Amino acid sequence: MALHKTTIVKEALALLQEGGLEGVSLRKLAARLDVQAPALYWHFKNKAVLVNEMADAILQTQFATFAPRKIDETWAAWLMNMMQRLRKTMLSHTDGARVIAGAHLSTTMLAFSESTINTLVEAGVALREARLIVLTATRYTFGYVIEEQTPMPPEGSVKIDMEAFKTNYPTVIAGIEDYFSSGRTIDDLFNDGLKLIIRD
Amino acid sequence: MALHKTTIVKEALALLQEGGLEGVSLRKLAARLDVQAPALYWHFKNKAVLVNEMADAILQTQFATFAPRKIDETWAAWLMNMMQRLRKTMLSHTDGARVIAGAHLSTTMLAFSESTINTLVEAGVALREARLIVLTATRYTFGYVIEEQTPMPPEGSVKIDMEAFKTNYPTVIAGIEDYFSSGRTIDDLFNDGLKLIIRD
DNA sequence: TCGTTAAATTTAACACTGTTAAGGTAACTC
DNA sequence: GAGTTACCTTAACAGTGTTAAATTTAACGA
Repeated sequence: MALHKTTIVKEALALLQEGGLEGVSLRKLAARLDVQAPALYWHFKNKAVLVNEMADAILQTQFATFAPRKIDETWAAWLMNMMQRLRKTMLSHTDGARVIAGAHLSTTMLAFSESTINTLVEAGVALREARLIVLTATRYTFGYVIEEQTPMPPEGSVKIDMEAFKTNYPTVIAGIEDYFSSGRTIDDLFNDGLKLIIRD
Repeated sequence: MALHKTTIVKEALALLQEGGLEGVSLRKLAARLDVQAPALYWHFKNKAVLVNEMADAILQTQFATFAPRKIDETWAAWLMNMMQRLRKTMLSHTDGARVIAGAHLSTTMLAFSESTINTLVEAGVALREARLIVLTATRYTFGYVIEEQTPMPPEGSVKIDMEAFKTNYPTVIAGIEDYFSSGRTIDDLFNDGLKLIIRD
């Protein structure tokens, strides 16, 4: 038994890191494993389920086990922390958000939902509200990181003159300058958005 | 001059509607236009910029012009409406959210941001907060619709026994049942999440 | 109307992609 | 030792985006 699922996924993640989702091809993956491409079809029904398992593997690195909320911690602070970890997990791999978002029915993601909603409920939040908050925060996080990981067109390929840009979208520019001139980072921006959703 | 940009994009959108983003291939598109595939490269530098223009075309159907806020309307209600329209626009085409999310620097999307932030500012919201609210709501909307448009694996291909599912994720199940049993829809769910972000 | 120039498109090909079918080899079981 | 299952290979299909070069079509000035 030379080839095992876990080593295939592991190598696929390395390939993802280097070339993004586009860079993950079955031939390249097979080459890394000293094997021919169709061999992979004995282990996976098709590429989609491979990508699904990649998504689960990424999530598993951070959410194999869930640290329960500490007694002196508000549910809001706890949930903020969970979402920050979710974002960092997605950011840890090239195109991580796209990979995970494409993986419907990831068991780890389900466990994440179960655990977070449950923690809120046990902290006294009504089930309906708990679910709504978790779902909203999760999708915001997905949207945020997907945008974050969408590559800008290569520098100079689309030359936009800042001149016309500033006159056409002055408020957008002013908003950006206002925010980042105060020393804030993209991490802060994510957190500030999260705070809009999660407020006890 | 037989072939024009607008007709190419129009036909590409028809192709998108039928087969999703995967179904949009240059050869199929060329066939529809009674032309050979490389002919498209005279009009577009590559497929990515074609998809970009598709994204803009989709957005343009709804956001070519921006209806200003009515005087008796709160900025929150106005913004809710804008985001609902953004979601419906994305939903109007197969894989619409993915197409639009992939289009960085869409001028229509920029105009959308400019217009919404500006409306909030003119309604008395501080610039920093206005930008934060718009950005958060926008990315939530993207995340929501992307998830919404992610196709479930074909029925029965992944057989999950509801038995184990209910015992492993009872809170998730309870939350879903609680929400939808009260006659609410997916549209309501989106709106409820939006209300968490947008509250005056 | 001709000749020239630029616009628009074709043909041919390259280097890939996911996926299937059929066959082979090694190891384990009876 | 024969048969069965696990695992992998070779060969091939049908499709993809993209480039280079040749070719047609249209426009325009002399």
